[in-house]
Amino acid sequence: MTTAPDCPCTGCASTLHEAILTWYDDHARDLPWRAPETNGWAVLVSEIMLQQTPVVRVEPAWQAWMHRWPTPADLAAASPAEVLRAWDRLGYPRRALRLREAARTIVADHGGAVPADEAALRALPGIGAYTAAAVAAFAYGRRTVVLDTNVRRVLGRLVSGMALPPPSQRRAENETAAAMLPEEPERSARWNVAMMELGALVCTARSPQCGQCPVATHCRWRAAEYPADEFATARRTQAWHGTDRQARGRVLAALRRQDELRPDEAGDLWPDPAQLQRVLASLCTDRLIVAETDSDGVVTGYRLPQQ
DNA sequence: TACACGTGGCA
DNA sequence: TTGCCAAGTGT
Repeated sequence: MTTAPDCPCTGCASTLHEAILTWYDDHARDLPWRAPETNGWAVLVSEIMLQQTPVVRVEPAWQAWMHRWPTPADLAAASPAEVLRAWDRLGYPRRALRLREAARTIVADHGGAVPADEAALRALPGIGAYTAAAVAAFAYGRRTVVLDTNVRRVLGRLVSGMALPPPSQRRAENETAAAMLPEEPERSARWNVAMMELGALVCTARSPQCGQCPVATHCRWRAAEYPADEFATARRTQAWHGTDRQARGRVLAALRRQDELRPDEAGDLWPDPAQLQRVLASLCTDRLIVAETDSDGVVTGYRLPQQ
């Protein structure tokens, strides 16, 4: 259970703000989507790419993407096949299709400009609560709660004294974050990115660098001598080897390399024919691939969608 | 509310 | 080698 800060007085909040914002000024990474001349599209592309994918893998992909499709209209004009190939191995390729669909909606409904309003952002495909808040805050300086896995972990430790936050987000976490958000919009946006950066660089999941933390003396987890993760058993991840996800990835990887995949070639990709058929069908359902058929309706091959 | 959804690096 | 983790979203 998340609790309120020990001392919710303005003096304590101000101390935390100053410590973390100063730390951010001195230690923030020089990421291209944070440049002063950034814009809604640059931030949106970065946020979609960063969903479950580490910064080190996103940065070069983001550079190439922004060079090729510098505006939503540019991406809206691209084919799904082009977009999926450019997405390369960032993972979760449905994000690439959703980003393209979002770009098409931005062109059709918003005059080609990424909206600043959170509700309008939320209405776009692939944009949920986190991404809408992040774009509104980081691209447009809006005052809103940005609660990602980094911020949840920092607040969980600092305020609630737990090693890691609950597996699923709780309402109380949002309330805690809202209570700590600076009043002034520009400052609140910097606070959000500073908390994320602190979680990414210092207050990390595996081996937190408490010696480098600007608010270590305020940390309840540290004060409680680092109690273990109480949700560890509920956090077990799905096995990877032999899963549909692995098979889907193998099919997509083949189709990024070659234009067409014949059924016999697909069969060489995966040992279990029934599972392969299920996976091919699910990829078609997800519009990640399309099946080509002859005049008798027999599948002759698979391709990335050309439109 | 759980679960599905890619990929690669690290301990 | 195996499990965990990385700026989540959709169903």
